[in-house]
Amino acid sequence: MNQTIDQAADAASEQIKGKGERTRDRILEIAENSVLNKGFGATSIEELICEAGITKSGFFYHFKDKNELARALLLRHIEQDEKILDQVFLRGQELVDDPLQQFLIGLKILAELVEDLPQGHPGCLIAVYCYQERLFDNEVRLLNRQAVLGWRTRFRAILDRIVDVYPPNEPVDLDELADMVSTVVEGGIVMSKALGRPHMLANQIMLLRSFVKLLFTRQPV
Amino acid sequence: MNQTIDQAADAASEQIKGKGERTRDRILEIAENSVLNKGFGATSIEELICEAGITKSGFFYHFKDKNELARALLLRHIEQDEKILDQVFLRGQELVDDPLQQFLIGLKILAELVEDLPQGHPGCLIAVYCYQERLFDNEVRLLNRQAVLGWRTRFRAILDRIVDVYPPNEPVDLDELADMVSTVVEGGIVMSKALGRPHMLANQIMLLRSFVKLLFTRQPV
DNA sequence: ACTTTACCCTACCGGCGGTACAGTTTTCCG
DNA sequence: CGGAAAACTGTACCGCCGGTAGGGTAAAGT
Repeated sequence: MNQTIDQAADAASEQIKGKGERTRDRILEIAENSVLNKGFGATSIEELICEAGITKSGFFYHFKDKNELARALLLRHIEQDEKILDQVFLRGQELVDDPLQQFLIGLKILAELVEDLPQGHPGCLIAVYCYQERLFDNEVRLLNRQAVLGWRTRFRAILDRIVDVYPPNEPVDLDELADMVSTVVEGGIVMSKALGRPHMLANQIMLLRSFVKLLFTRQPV
Repeated sequence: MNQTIDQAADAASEQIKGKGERTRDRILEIAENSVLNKGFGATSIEELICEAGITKSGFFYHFKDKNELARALLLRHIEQDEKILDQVFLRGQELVDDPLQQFLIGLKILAELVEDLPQGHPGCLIAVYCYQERLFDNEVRLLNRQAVLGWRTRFRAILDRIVDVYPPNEPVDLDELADMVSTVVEGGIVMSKALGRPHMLANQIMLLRSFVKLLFTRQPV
């Protein structure tokens, strides 16, 4: 749920991208940083173009208004997010065969990944747009919904393979349990930010991992 | 983590409050609604004074700037929140003696409480201010921190009494577990809003309840 | 060569947060 | 009842920011 990985691929694709697209990407990069730090409303176009070294006209050449910037940011964010989650949970599948262990490994890796972020998780644009600072259009809201449903599908698939082997010790709805991963990550980010304790997010993910373990493994009496 | 309760008390105290304070309260009421729906940045002073039936000068008589409005909103929100949490978890203590059961009942009541909100939980100002749309001053950030730490203390106290009786089935840090209540609520609100499914929050709280149950009760083999 | 892309420059508009300050009504309290 | 303090109103103004309009231009593709 973050960037920073595959910068090698980015650098390579940088070559084949046109100049326009590279400028656009630069704007998005700067904007995402600013939006996650200060919010969308507090991120002025002036500031973006200043840092990007372009003019106002240049900005509006790439984005017809601030709403389009928001949409582009969200698309980019969701895309990068998917990539990272793919990598994290694929790694679990490479290491072991048992679906429960795969999931537990994935959660551990995810926790380590967010732990290693020097100044904490930068935040999730989906949450930013939920506590919308402006009234976003339907497309943005739909994108948001789609992204969250994508997470559900991803984790639900994993859980389905787990329950085939391990009957849960408590009756739980698997969609809701799948959603709990997203819930804990989103909530953990809020808590980390509120307390100024970046590692909290990792802790909360590890707690969720404990829950999954308890739920699917037989306890010794 | 919401208002709507004790309107009787409000109506009673309405009498003894001066006119100024009543106007101030009205502004805050309108503002909270608007901020939770549209965000702080999208909530214009113009709009507030229009709905409150006062003038711009009137507004700035009560609040020296928008930041002070933010601070007052947060204070009010935290206060109401504390009241509700007090009621919810006190009810559990009235019904049974066992600390684990008390907590489980409290979580259930909390889930029902947020379930009953017709248009979903209005949102949490703490989260809004985390994904800050403007750069709030230190006082606001400190207030936010204090509120979250208050939640931790509250739930930690409950958990302490539980572990005295029930040894946990997994090694967990009790502060982190206490924080998980807040995490799930904050995350659940984000998820509810993103999906447009108000009941999700209640589901996630009930899932957390399952976790607590699994963690502290001996499982049958 | 020539079209398209990717900008720059200047000027302007309206909305909003915020200030200043003088004037007016309402409320409270002795 | 009277006077002071509280609770506003009215008007005028400032600067920032999002956004528009439109003309000009260097460089990249073809």
